[in-house]
Amino acid sequence: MLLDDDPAQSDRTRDALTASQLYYLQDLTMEAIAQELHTSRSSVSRLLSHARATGLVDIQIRSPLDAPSRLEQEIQARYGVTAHVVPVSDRANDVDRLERVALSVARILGQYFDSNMIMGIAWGSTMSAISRHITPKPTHNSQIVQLNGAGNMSTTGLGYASEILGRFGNAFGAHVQQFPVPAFFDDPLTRQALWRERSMARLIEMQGRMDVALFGLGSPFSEVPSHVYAGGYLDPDDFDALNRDGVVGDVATVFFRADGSTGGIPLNERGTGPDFAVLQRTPRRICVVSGNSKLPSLRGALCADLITDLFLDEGTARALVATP
Amino acid sequence: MLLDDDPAQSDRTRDALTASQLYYLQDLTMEAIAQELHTSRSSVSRLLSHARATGLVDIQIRSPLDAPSRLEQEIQARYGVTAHVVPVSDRANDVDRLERVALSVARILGQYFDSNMIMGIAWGSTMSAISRHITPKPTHNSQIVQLNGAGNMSTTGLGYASEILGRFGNAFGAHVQQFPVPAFFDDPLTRQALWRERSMARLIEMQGRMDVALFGLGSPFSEVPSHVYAGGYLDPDDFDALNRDGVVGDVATVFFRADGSTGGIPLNERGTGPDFAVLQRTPRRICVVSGNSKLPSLRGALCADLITDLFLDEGTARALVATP
DNA sequence: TCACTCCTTGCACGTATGTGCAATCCGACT
DNA sequence: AGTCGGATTGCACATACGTGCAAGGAGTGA
Repeated sequence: MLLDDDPAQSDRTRDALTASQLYYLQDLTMEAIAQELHTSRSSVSRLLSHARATGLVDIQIRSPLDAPSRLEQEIQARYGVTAHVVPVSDRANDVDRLERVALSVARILGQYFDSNMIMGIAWGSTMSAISRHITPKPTHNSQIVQLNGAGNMSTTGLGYASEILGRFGNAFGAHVQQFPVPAFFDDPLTRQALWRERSMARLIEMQGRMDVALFGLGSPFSEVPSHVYAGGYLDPDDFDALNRDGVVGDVATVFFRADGSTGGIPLNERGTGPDFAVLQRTPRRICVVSGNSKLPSLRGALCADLITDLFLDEGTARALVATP
Repeated sequence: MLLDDDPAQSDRTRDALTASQLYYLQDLTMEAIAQELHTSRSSVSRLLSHARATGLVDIQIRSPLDAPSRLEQEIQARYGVTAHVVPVSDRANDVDRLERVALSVARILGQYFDSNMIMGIAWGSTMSAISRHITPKPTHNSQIVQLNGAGNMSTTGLGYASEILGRFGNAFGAHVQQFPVPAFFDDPLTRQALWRERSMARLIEMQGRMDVALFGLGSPFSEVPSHVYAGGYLDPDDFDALNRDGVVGDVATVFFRADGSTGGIPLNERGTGPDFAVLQRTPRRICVVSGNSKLPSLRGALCADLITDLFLDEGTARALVATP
């Protein structure tokens, strides 16, 4: 839980609050604050870090009412999505890009999620990176729901995915709905059967009611394969099949082609991600992408109308608009 | 005007935006940002200052949903106003207190004012201090309206007060309505006559529609007399009269007694401030107080139900609740 | 074109801030 | 009571940051 029920923490929080007011609203130096609080300057430094990390201090950047960058305008015009281009040095490698885009998203995610909302989230390296940096924001009666199963041949998936889920839930004080199924069933019939279970039906119903969906993109045939493709969720036969079917990527382990279509891809019959129709009904659909290698996948996702808000690094944004 | 229409400024703003994202969202050092922006570290430092000063970067402090301090709760319970206690060292003098409370208010004022609103503001040392530090916030179609005249025997008041007004208007990109009359007429009839003028009527009508009122408190009989009492607006006879009438303070040059009453105070017939009934109809009435010497005045203003939101320094807050 | 002014830049310096480390405090369990 | 582990503190150092100053640049008017 996020709230400090611990009375010992309460003092710390109160001090952090005071320190923040003195530092950010009155421009005192940490030295001066230390005196007022009867502690050492370094403790004040730590208090302030704590205040920022817990979301007590909230730093927002507001583009002067409009003035989206040329790139953002261009993307808006061509694809009808609100783009947020994250400035990243051109010579940063893909890992850095991912990390920096994720960090930026983590810091402003609170602007999209509030009390009484349901947020669906996928899992994967992008989501993992985001989860590690979210600035907390207290909410009431809100829920985080997992979009797709995460088990594979070797584990039930309750480690990796639930760690991500947990961090989101924790940061927002939200209730977490896990999805304790494998990413792919061996037999489509198992899925059909399980989906009729009331516990599963309830969860899927909840996915249908979500207010925000947050996801990265998978891209099977790129140099940097995403988690799904490296984690033992698929075997070589599956891969070949995807290739034959013309798949360019996936969202929450639902595969799609360059034109955004998902029909006739057998693997989807065994997968556990939400039907794209469900996503399309979600009011806000936030996609986080970094690295040129995900471009084909991104194009497909845009065709499929999966995205309302797109976060991507500058290089990828440029590449996206560089084609006719 | 606040908006950068100047295309030269546009570059600077864009850079400031990028720098802010890199600094506040991605935790890069200024050194690193300097490299990405092909400039020097010190320029980045200046860019970031600029970004904060222009409200491009907005730092908010959110009390964890509730957890108002004991003092704030106590004041809320006893007087029914939302209190915001500004932490200030106990051994700060009155000037420092005023400055620090004003700074705090200036930084968060934007949370109370938005597009399409009308804000009425008084003038005086408190308002002046606030005006010098407001963090800008762009708004549309909003208005700042002066609550009371500011002329006196020696000047028309278009210097001091309009400077304050101007800074508010500038910070919010709001249209400014000045009130070009003296603080007090010599003859009540002059006021009556002038109030019938259409230009004045329009202004007074606008005061009646304001969404926010912002004011400090005057306290005639304290060690630190406020601007009204030191600036040559009143002569010794007036002072004696106020004393006899049991006046403890004023809001926008409208005087009141300890019980909040204003009736039967002759000077009010000649003054130009808004009738308290007008203030009481205003949805949000923000009062800024600092220094124990204003306590009697504050008590009166509370009795008069002039305040919905009260900002005051810690020491004054303690003194306020220290009485039965 | 030149001279003048105002604004911006980078440098250099001093101050302010972040953080590894050892000492200390605190609570818990034996 | 004793002792153990984890968290918190202050110190000291390294780094990051803000700012006066002089140099450079852009614009203006003669």
